[in-house]
Amino acid sequence: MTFEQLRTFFWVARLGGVRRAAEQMHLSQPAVSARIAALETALGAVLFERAQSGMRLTKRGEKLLVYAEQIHRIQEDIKANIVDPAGLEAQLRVGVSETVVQSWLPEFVAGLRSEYPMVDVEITVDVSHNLRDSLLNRSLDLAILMGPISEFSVDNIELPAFELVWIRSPALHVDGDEADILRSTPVISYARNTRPYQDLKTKLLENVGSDARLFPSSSLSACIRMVATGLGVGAFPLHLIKRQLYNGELVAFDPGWRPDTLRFTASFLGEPKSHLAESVAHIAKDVAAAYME
Amino acid sequence: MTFEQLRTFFWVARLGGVRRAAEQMHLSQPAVSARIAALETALGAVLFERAQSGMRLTKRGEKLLVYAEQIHRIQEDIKANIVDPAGLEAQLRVGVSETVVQSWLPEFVAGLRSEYPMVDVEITVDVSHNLRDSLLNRSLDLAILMGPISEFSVDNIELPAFELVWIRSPALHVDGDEADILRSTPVISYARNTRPYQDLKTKLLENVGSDARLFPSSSLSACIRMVATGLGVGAFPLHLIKRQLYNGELVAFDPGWRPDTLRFTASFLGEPKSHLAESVAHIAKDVAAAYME
DNA sequence: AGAGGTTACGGGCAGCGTAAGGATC
DNA sequence: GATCCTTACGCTGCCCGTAACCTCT
Repeated sequence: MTFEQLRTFFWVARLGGVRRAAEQMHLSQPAVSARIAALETALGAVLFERAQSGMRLTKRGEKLLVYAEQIHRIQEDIKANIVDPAGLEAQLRVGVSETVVQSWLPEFVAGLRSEYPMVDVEITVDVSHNLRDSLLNRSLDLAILMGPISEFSVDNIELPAFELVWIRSPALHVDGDEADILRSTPVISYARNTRPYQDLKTKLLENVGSDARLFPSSSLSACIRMVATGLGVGAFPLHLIKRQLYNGELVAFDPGWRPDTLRFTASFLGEPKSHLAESVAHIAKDVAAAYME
Repeated sequence: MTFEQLRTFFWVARLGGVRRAAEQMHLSQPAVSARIAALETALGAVLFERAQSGMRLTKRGEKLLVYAEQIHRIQEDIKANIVDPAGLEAQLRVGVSETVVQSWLPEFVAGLRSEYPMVDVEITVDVSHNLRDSLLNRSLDLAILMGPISEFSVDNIELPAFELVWIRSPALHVDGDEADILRSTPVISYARNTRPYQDLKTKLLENVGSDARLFPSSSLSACIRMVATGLGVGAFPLHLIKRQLYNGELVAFDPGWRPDTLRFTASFLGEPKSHLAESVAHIAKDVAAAYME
């Protein structure tokens, strides 16, 4: 009898079939079958009735399920109370969206490396939508994105939000009302398949009308540089453009409205729970809070 | 983390050293070392302080020990409540003494085979002294012998006792008192390194004096046949010679005293507990009781 | 030197995935 | 035939034992 056999037994019992358990556990179906067979041999007892509709627990199986759950709980306790994430030679696949890359990512990685030197970190940058898919896909352990992810299986830690401000090149010629800039000048924005893009599009239509032109770009720093060179204007996180505002490369303006503040979360799967991911999510929160002052 | 790792951890903690745990678990010392190292890696935590005198638990180790014991208890519960010995393809090495061979062994084996058809049974015949050693040695799983075995690690199930009666050949010429037979005729007995031999020797010296001659033989059936042919007399279990008494091949006599009744037990190791051995011990008890009527 | 534990290395076996094989509706 | 689960089989990787090594008394 092994822990893996018991865990497999648990999923087959809960999902009522080898096939479904195999899918849940990311194993081939014969592998699950073999584990159950091995467990039944080890205990010398038949645990399931094989029906056409799947597997149904026998009386012995019902009793074993209780023990399997007890053992699972103790394992969780061990993971929570004994395991030291700092000592684990784990790998952690972190996905971040570009806003984070351009703001507190370096500090975050530094904090992560100093807290968990043994952990092998792999950073992926993508738009929030893809990060969400990857997380649910289990190809990421932690995603820092515009959240939260509304799935029962995901835990979300809220991070400090980014307030957006309208910026333009100081060289840009302005006639009369600042609100008219948006009519006369293209608006450079986040990539098309992002929440800020959609928000901006809606709000532009509402506040400016169909005259407004929207130029999305997948590179945030490219956006800002384009704004600085006068190719257009845009609304970007204040913290990312502080330097340029200070030294005059960019100037803020106010057309009378703003896109929504960008809300970020650090999100990770709750089942199976990764205490490492959870802890790193809190590092992200602390680092981000410090970055925002 | 595996059950084996936890069990190994438990023994190293309890015995305070890799070497002692390896001995207890019948493993090589590096194997135990490797299991502990693997567990520590899996948990990312140091569980032992390596001192010259052996291994001492760290704080984390102390906490883990509690969980390990809980898991061990649940495993025991599973073994007791779920495992079906009849379904186990186990092997069972049974040692029996010759008195049993000559009495209810066939019925016992038949009962065992019908109750546990999947179990691979191996029968060894030897004197009780050697059976005891083999059991403590773990080269037997169950021993049916003149017991009990007074070791804390052994469980003993008491079996029906064999009453001994004095027998002789009907052809043997008897002068006067039957008690004098023992003075004039050799006494044929169980083998030298057995309890009945020692008992008989003591009692003969006490009741008959140094004139008495004792001829031990390691074959019980040989003893009885020798008595039947008049080579000597002897005290043997009543149940083994009923047939010969009935058809006149042998006759009982009474010198006024008897050797001790032979007390048998079915004995097996309590740690690790084999529910199969325990259950088979009870089969032996039932079969023996039926044999004795 | 001796009693402790760890590292190195070759071999055997357990357990995986792919592919084919029943059974039952 | 569709939908289950099991069997067959080759392969990889883990884990054991032997042997050599390290460290402290």
